[in-house]
Amino acid sequence: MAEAAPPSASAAAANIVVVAGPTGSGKSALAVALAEAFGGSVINADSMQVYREARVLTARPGPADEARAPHRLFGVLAAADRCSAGRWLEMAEAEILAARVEGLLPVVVGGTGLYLEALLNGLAPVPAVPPEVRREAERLHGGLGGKRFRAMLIARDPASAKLHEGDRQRLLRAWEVLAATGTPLAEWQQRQGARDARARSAAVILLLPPREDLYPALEARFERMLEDGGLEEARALHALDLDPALPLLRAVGIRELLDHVAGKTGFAEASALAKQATRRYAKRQMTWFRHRLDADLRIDEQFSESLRPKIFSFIRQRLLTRRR
RNA sequence: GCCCAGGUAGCUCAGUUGGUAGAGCAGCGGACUGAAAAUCCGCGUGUCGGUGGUUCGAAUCCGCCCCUGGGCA
Repeated sequence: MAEAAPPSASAAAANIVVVAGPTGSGKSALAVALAEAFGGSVINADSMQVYREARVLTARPGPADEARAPHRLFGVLAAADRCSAGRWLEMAEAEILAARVEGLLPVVVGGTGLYLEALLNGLAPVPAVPPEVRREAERLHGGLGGKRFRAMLIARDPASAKLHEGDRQRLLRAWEVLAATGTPLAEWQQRQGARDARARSAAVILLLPPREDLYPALEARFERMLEDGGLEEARALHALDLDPALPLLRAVGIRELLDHVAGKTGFAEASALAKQATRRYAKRQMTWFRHRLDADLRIDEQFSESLRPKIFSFIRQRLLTRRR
């Protein structure tokens, strides 16, 4: 049956490459290699590497990498700033467009599943929620407690029954969207379907190394971060005296080191906690990618030079040929 | 060589007068639509050192053996 595929069903050849994988899987190295070889621009899809003040602790690519290919959306926001899936998506769309204008292949790389999903499948067109509505949500939640807050929310938005009473973050989001727009979040998501039918033609590569390789590598990487000035970076962040609720300050490793710098924990303890948090984070990423990311090429090992031929020929093919 | 004290989950250890085992930590599975490196939910994963014996029944009692730590030589 090598005929019958209706031509209308075939999507265009890939015009963007996505590299996903847990922290420490070598995706950054792969992304630079691809960008260098195919004339691309590396676009960051990592929610923490967007912040300027933590190059070491967020494992951001260094000058040597940046010399090999253009890097975009790395370190573009201040630590005091707050990124978000929506904000990132807007920036990423702009960078993808800019790359194309320059004739560069966009190579989007990152471990933030939500961002990649937003890029590949779109985001519900919810208008921005005013900060005072968010504050009102926090006030209400603080007064009622999770259980009653959830019950109150379900009365107005039955779909939010899927949220657990302890999941403050999602409860707040559901409430604020309803309060600010009068429309439940689930309904916004349904509207998206109609508006957002255009699927991106991306070639998605997923790196999924076995844990017995990944965990030791993560531990070694954390040690290297400390040698490379990670602790000093944490001290500098601490000196900025920022709101501890800011996204960057809650990042894996940073949170633990800040506790240490503030005198709340010993160094050895902070370091052990940071390593553990990193492992748990990698595990969560793998869960997301395994279940939610529709990869075109999945590699069950860390990126290394020996994988080049395999990955490169896959990309070469996907850049030229149409998808079924 | 002798005398003690131990050998139970990946680690540290509980385990009451015998009823095939449970905590902490580690770990594992999962969810996820603008804080996502976030937030949340769920799960003991075990030849109880080995081997004979006593018993209806042994992680628990007895014998022998092996291993570890300490002491005496």
